[in-house]
Amino acid sequence: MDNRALTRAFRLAAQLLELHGENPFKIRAYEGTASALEALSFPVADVERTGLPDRTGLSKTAAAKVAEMLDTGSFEELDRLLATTPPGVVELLKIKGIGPKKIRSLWKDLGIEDGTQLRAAAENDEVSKLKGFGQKTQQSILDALDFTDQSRGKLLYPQGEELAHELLAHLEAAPGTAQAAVSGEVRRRLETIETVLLVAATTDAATARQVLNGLDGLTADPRRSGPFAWRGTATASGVQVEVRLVSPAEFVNQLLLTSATDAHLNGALTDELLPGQPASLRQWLKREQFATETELYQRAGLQYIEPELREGLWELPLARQQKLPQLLEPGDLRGSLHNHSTYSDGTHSLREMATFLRDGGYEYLGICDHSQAAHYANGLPVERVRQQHQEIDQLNQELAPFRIFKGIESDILSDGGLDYAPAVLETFDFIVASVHSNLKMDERKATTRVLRAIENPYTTMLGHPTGRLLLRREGYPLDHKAIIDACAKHNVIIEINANPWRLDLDWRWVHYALEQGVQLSINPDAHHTSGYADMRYGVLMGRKGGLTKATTFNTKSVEEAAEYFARRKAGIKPPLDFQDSLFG
DNA sequence: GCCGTTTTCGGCCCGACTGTTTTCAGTCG
Repeated sequence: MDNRALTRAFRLAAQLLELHGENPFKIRAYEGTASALEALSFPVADVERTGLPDRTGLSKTAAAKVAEMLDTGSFEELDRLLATTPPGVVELLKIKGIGPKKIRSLWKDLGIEDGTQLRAAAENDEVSKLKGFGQKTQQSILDALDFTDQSRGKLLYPQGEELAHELLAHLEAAPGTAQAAVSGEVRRRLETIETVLLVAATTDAATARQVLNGLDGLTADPRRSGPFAWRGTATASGVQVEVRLVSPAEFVNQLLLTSATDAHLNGALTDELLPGQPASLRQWLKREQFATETELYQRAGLQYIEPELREGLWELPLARQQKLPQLLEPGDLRGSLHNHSTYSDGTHSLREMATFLRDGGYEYLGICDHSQAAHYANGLPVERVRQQHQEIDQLNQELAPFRIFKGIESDILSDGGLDYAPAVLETFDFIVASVHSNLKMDERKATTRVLRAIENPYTTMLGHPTGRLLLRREGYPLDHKAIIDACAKHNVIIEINANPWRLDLDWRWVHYALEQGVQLSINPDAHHTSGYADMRYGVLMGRKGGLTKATTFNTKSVEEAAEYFARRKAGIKPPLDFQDSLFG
């Protein structure tokens, strides 16, 4: 059991205590335990049980519960709370916008025990009549229920990829399998996965089906399955699973058919067709069996198209002209910008964050702790900014040629302003501007707000443009075109936040951003040394939009990045002019 | 529940925002 699972258990216990109306200070104690576990930079499971209180700083009783969790997967108090709460009510805790107190009221006053009953009550206008509720709360509950319904049975990309590879290993081991591959949405690298799809070439489809039927964690759906396709769901997540079973000769064709959208398969191949010439990739696939994917594209007169580009958006015309970009590779990245340390809400110290990245072969770290308005995330008052800069100067001497750039993730305030006075802003090498508060603006307001931040000469980079949390929270609505155009005009880099929950800028806008000449940066937003690995997901999303080494900011060498930051800073006009125009 | 101690119980606590109120509770990051 890892620290995250432990943290989740104690946070759940705290929420359940609140749901049951127990002592607020007891609740706070459990939350404190959760936060303490979250902040630990080593795996608690590795610690000797007797040394737990000393190593973790937890009280004896909390440490005992942690030990119980590690040994049994739960602890008595949590079991008791779960036993006395209907499972459907526990589920309601996941809904954004209502917390334990409101759920308690729905449960105790209206007898609501799950999401279905909650929806019915809201639709019958019963919820708005409860004390402390009103029309707006009722509507936001309905909206949130809609969002959870849409998210049900979907996985984030990394979870989908993991499941796909587990299944792949089972299929490859099955007798009769000649070849198997992950296809579908996972192969196309979609940010969320509805169906995990694999293709297996087998001489013994019956055995392959038996293997799948016998797998723990899968529920077969015989009604939707047939001789050439096994269909079902992953029991835990409810995500759809589909395995196409084909003869070895059909393998490549099936892989091609399942790893592209209809738009890609049906798109026109030429402007003028010769008689009898296939008009689309699908027609080629109907006519011939291919031994490799490259062969199909060659026969169709196209440059080879990587699976992640097979969306039917802009890749076919470019492939016709042999002008597809050489896509970014993870190995092209030479530094990592936008990361957190213990100065704000990160788990690892500045030194740990730096040396880990250096030892991983990177040339530079951009540290961007939260700015002062982000109290919840321990944002940095001016004094702590100065402290951090001193430490960075020391570390830079010690760790050279590795370099730490002085960054900040400045909150974009409600009026679009940045979170420090110009005199402070100018002490940073670069500034990532992100929205973290007041997320419910309409599109016009939200866009104006972000535009102001982009126009601010101190803004080097726009952080997670929409604030979305995939499968959890819609981003605020934004006029992407206006935002990207402004970034082009004001020479602001846009981040592809590589955290699997965010993947924001959305890959669908990457191509447009590149057309406008905007540079993108693959930023992990790491709060822990393990977070750097997320950069891979950012690379995958960038590739979907046609991102290349040349158009990615953090493929620059440390010297190039330093020079860019310096040059950009030198171009900033005197701060007073700007203040006048912003607030005048 | 936890901490700290003038040792056995009193105090513990982020601030902004929203939607509900008519002075504040709940939620969020």
